[in-house]
Formats: sequence, C-alpha cells, structure tokens
Amino acid sequence: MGHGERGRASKKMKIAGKDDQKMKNIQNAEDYYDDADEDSRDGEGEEKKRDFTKLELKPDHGNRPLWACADGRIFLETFSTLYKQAYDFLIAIAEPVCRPESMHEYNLTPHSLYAAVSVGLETETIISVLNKLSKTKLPKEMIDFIHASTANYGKVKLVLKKNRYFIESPFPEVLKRLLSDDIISRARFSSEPYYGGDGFTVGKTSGELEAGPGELLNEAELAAAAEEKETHSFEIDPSQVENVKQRCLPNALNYPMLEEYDFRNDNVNPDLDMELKPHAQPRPYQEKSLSKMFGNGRARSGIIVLPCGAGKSLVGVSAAARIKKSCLCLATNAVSVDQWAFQFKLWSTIRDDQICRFTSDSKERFRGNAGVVVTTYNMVAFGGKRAEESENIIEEMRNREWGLLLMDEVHVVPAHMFRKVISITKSHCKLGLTATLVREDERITDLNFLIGPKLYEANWLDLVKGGFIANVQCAEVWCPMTKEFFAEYLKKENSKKKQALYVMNPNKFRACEFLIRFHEQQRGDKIIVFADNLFALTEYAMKLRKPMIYGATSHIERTKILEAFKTSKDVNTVFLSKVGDNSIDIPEANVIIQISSHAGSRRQEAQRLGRILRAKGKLEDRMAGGKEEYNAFFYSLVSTDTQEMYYSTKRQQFLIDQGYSFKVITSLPPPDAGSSLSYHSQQEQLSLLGKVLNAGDDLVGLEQLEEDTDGMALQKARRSMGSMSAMSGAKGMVYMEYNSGRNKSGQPKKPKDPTKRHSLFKKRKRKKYYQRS
DNA sequence: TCTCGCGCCA
DNA sequence: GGTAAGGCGCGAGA
Repeated sequence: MGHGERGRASKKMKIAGKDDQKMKNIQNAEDYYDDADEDSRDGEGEEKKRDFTKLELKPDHGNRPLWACADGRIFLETFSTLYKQAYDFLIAIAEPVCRPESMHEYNLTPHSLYAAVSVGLETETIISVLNKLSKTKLPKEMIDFIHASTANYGKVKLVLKKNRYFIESPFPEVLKRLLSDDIISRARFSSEPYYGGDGFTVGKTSGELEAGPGELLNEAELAAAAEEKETHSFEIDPSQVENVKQRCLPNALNYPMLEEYDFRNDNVNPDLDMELKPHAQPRPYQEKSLSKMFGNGRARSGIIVLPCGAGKSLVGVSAAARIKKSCLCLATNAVSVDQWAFQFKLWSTIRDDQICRFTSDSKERFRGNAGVVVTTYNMVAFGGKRAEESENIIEEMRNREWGLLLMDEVHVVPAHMFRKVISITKSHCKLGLTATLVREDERITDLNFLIGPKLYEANWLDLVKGGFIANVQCAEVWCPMTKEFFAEYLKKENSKKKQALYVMNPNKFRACEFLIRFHEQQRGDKIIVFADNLFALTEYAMKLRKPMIYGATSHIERTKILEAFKTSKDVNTVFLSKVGDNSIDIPEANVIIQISSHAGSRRQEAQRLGRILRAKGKLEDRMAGGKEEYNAFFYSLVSTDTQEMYYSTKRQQFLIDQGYSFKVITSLPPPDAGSSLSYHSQQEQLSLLGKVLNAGDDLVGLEQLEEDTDGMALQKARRSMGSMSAMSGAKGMVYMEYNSGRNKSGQPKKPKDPTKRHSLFKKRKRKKYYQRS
C-alpha cells in the first residue's frame, strides 16, 4: 500500500508527507482568502489585506508563535516552544478554521470573543496576551474589534425563576435600550406586577455578584457592585426566549446575555443526591472543559466539543454531578438513551430509582423530587398525537424546572423541530456536547443563542499524541469500475441509477471483501461496514453473510447483534446503515469500511471516523515504544471516475481541517488474492449487473420507458410514472423486489417498502410477480 | 423543493 | 402481552 501515484483527478490526491502537508496549509489559506474575497470584493482593499509586507516584525519574532492579521485571522506555528500556551489561549478566544500539523489558522469573531469573555477572560487580558504572542505589533483594527466585541458583555442576564424568565440588569438604561427593539418589547409580558418609575421590577442582587475564589469580577460586575445593589428586570414570554437571546447577540444589539446558574444558592429546586464515583477520573482535557463551564463557581451554558471516544459522557455526567439538580439528558435515538443511562450509573452514585429512560419502548416514570431523565429529542419535540402515558410524562417534564439540560449530539439542535426542546423544557443551565460542530447548512451558528458559546474544543491530533484516542490510518480506496458497469453508468442519465451502479461496482465489492478478510484474519480486528444505501447494504451483507443493522432492525435485534459483535470471536464484522452514524457506541470496532457515501456530509464522515477513535489498550505500548503505529483504520471505497469522487473529497474536508491526511490506495484487491474473492468471473459480474439493472426497473420506471418506447405513449407514461414515483418514493421498491425473491431467512428483517402506501404501486408490483412466476 | 431513511404511534 | 406493519412527521442533504 503506497501513496497514490496516479494524478488522473489531481484534485483527489491526498497529501501525506510532512512537507507536502505544509503546502497543503498554504493551499488552504489561499482558499480562505478566496472565500473572503467573495464577501467583500472591492479590489484594492483586498489587495491591501493580502499584502503582509508592511507588518512590522518584532526583533524577537522568532520566539513568538502568532501572526495576527487586521481582518481577524490568526496563524499559529505549532512547532513553536510556546505552542501549548498559545493554543490554549487561542482556542478560548478564536474560532479554529483549520488545524493541520504545522500551522493552525484561527479567526477572531464576535462570537468567539463573546465565548472568551464568558469563560472569564477580560478584554485587556485578551489584547495583552495576543500582543505578547504575536510576531508583529497587533493591528489597530484587531484591537478595536476586540474592544467593540466585548464592551457590553455581562451587563444583561437571563434568569429563570419559578418557571418564568426575566431579563435582569443593574443598568436600567440598558434595559430601556433593549426594549427599544421591536422583538424584545413584543416579547415582554405585559402582565407584570410592578409598574413605576421606569417600569422595571426592582430587586436585590442578593449576593449574586460574588465571584468564586480566585476569580476576578469583570468590569460590568465591578461597576454594578460598586454603584448599587439593585437589579432591574422585566419578564419575557418563555416562547420568545430564543428570539430575545438572538437579538442580544454581538451581531445584533450586542448585549449578549449572561446565562449562569448559581446552583449552590438555588434553594428552590430540590437537590439530587449524586456524586462521581472514585474511579471517575477526568482526563486533563475533560477537566479543562469542565473548568470552562464551572470557572466561577456557577454553571455556564455552552457547548463542549470533543471527538467521539474521547469521553464526552464523563464530561456530561460530571457536570450533572456538580450541579446536583434534576437533569434532563437528550439523545438522538433509543440506543443512545440506553447508553447515557448506563454511563450515569457507571460514573456516578445515582440510584436506579433516581434515573429513568423515556422512549417509545420504555416509559419509566419519574419518581421522587429530583432525578435524571434520559430521552430523545424526538420524544420532547414530537408534535403529533402521543400515547396517553407519554402525554403525562411530557406534561411533567414541561412543568418541572431542570437544573441541567444535557444535549448529546448538539449539532442536531438547530433543526426546525429539535430547537423547540429548548423552550419546551425550562432549564437553568444548558450543556451541549458534540464531536462535530458542523452542518452543511448555515444554522450551526444558531447554537450561540439557542444554547450558548462554545466553551471548549479539543484538538484531535493532540488527543492522538496524548494517547487518548486511537491513531487512525485514513485511506481512500480507488476501485475502477468494471467495463460493463462503467458502460451502463455512462449510459444512464438518472443519478439514482448511476449511484446504484457505482455502489454495486464488483471491484468495490471485491475490495471490501478483501479488506474484511485481511483485517479479520491477519489482524483479528473488529470491522464496521457503512452503507447509506439500503440496497447495497443488504446485498453486501447477505453475500458476505454478515449481520446488519438498519432503521427497521428492532431494538432487541440491535442489542443482540452488538452483543455478539462485542463478545463472540465469530462475529467480527457488522454492516450498518445511517443508524450507525449517531451514538451507536461500538468501542470494540477499530476498522471502518465505507462502501456508499453518496451525500457530501462532512459531519457524517467525521462521525463515522469517530466510531473507531476509542483508544485501545495497545496504545500505551505504542507510546512506550516511541514508535507511532496505527491501531485503527478508516477506508473509504470510491468507484473511480464517477460522481462518488467529488462527494468523497467534500466529505473529507472536516477531517482534513482537523489535521488528518488521506492516503490513496489504488490496487485492491491485490492480483494474487483476486481469484478467491466474489465476482471473480465475468459471468458473476454480469449477473450482478443484471440484478442491479433489473432492480432499477422499479427504481426508475421512467427510464425504462424512455429506452424502448416512443411517441405519445411515452409522453403519457412518463407523466404518470413520474408523478407516481414522486408521490410514493418508488425508489424503495428496489429492495423489496429483489429481497422478497430470495430472502432465505437468517437475515435481519426485510427493508421497508415505501411503495406499499400507494395502491397503484401495489397493483403494479403484484402484476409483476404474477408475470414472473 | 424533493428524496431518503429514521423514530414514534398504535 | 409482545411483535409487525403501516401511517405520519421530521432531519439532512442536494
């Protein structure tokens, strides 16, 4: 397995060498300049920005690791002796853009600075430290920007009291300023008990301005404490909290709201009796992320970004154990719910009667004053008709005041429905966890007001070096299409049929089979094979006689398969559909093979890689020997010269930003292994092609008609077929059609057939079967 | 806007 | 009483 040599599609070449990696950085930096150009393309200004020759170098610049640009970009040399300190600092104040091996790029943004002050950094500290680390004098623009972005921080608070939300500030004029905004003034409840003077409710701050030991009060708090012990507040509509917070952000009114939970002084909500167990020893980076959250003795809302396998759950459980109030934990699916419940019991002293799961399968009732409820986003956000019992439980959840809202896979929260969970449940503190704070849409920034700033983000490569997560060899395997498949591929117009062809490419199948065999037999590895496409998933799994899990696989069956995978020596490979992307935790696996990855989702790619990041025992040996050794493998199988190559590049971007490099493998399976693998003979390959094309009849009936018909009949048929498939999602039929003909049992349940909803399709299908038999 | 796959409901 | 198949709504991506 060598580096890829062929440059037929030069964009596809992944660079693995160290020097080349530097080149890659430069290449990336250029890309980002280009992006910036698009935002403000006014010629001369851009020329000026790109011209760094006027930057004044300090005499001892060699010892300083940073380059700071007027537009807010900061570059960090990772080989500097000050790297570690500089990194910790930058991660707190700036947004990481790209973090390959030698040079990191960061961006100062209003949000990142908001996050910085919210974890306790002061404006002047930010500027002076930046100045110390920078090779050049800090550009005036950058200093002004930092001042402007942090000036108003801490002047306004959002407070939850007895299930009601209040905007609170020591400065009545600030509240007036906020109320001059339409959205905020509309959100204000008119039914306030007190109107007088400026119309705000006046109260005591009751010592809330006290800072924790060793912590400095920030400017606004000091001012407030000196001048008056009064706070002014008005109540807002709970359903408007999201909008109000958004209006207050740095990019709008610029009074970002402080959301801190003074849980130690909360005498209203009952305490939850739970402690971390002695064996729950957080690692340095887990400790660091917790310290960002609890830095001043209170609990800040925000987001912690850790790679999968780095121990997000311990961070979550630790947070809950420190706050010691009722905790609502949200996950994306039922499997994950079970795992969270398990993690709570594993790391903390919580009793069985204090924690309950709430999913469609297990509706455990919440008893007692305080406790932990683990459920899914779907359950909470679900808008349709509920089971009566669910309704009751949800009602209880709405009425309760939660100390902590713990959100796993928090990148899903910006979605239209899921964001409702924030307003449906009333919580004093919100902690979001994720490995991949990216989405292909722009809504990831919504998390700034939905939850709070990013409190901490780990650098993947640093965790690899520290031995906390596995050292993964990433490879893209180029599988040439067979002549026959490629001919059909070129013929087809329809992208779905094209997809079917490149996923079922016999050379890809053989590469997959070879890799499974190699890793199972030569290395004794545990392998996950991912396929988005259910047709391919079933086909591959059945042919290779491996278990598979997908949406329709029942909860019981999933558990059974995973258990076998974990414990049995005979079950070393499992096939997963998209269900495996989130939260299915398979610590045993250390090899991933992707056979279909049609969508260009960076998050999915990273999430999948994350499945094998959990460090193995072997790691210590690796570190001790001083020799870097890969202990996990990530293969992406790509049919060459097809659309797949484009998507593959796009998908890899997140991992490349994290510093991973992809190796290209072009000759799999090796010629000498070929004959023992499936689809060796052309006849077998043709029969597979037949199956794919045949299945395609139902997949895209319209194409079939186009090929062998003409005239009016075609027009009519096309119209009706087109509309039918549009209504029924006819694509699913392909699985059914093929499966039902040869499902011999022993395999998991048949995939669902979406067409059965539509009576026209039912008839058509029956007719087909009749004709065949 | 559409397609696809998934989770909750009965 | 546990399981299945079908309805519905939703998220993600193109």
